[in-house]
Amino acid sequence: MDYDKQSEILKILGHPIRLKMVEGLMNNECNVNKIMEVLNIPQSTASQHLGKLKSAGVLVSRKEGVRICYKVADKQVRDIMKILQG
Amino acid sequence: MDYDKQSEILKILGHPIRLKMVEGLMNNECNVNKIMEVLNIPQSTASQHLGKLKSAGVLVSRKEGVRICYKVADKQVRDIMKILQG
DNA sequence: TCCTTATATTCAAATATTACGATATTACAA
DNA sequence: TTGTAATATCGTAATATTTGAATATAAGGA
Repeated sequence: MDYDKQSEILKILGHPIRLKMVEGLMNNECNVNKIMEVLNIPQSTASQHLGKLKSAGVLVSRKEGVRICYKVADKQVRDIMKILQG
Repeated sequence: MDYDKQSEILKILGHPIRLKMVEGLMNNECNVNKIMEVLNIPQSTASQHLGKLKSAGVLVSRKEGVRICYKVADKQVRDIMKILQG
């Protein structure tokens, strides 16, 4: 196991806002504005958390005009989320 | 899902030393001295990481004379580890 | 008792993370 | 163009985490 890499992913998931984001993006694609509204957090906060998740490879993004749509990319993360959901 | 609780567990697992500890304690019970030797880290560092894992409910400990033996307690954590191991 | 071993706790410095306002960038529409 | 909406990035203060030496505690043996 690559401990540095795997622990990095767990650490990134280990924040309540990011965990909510990832759960919400498991089945739906969603743009930043919607995400910040749903989670009721400032735009820069939303953007930064999404940025971290993307850097870690958890999410991927797609441009759609002005909007940026995020969704879960990582199979392993998907499996972990299923476990957390019970 | 309890986001605070679940993200807390992921955060605790999200450290390379702690991830190594948990993996090593999946199948074997082990005392602190052995753990610090195997991981080649100072005693206080080992003890603190083990303390965090125990506080989070990831590990349980058992007294055996002077020794304290740790092992993985949490079923969910066990499942997550299996995913990480591929 | 005194010594030794095993473990936990305390403390402080170094480092990392988080939050969010302010500012920059980008795309599109008027 | 100019304006506006969507997103990213910057700056930075507040907070949290990590590390390891020093110290405390606890158990067993001589």
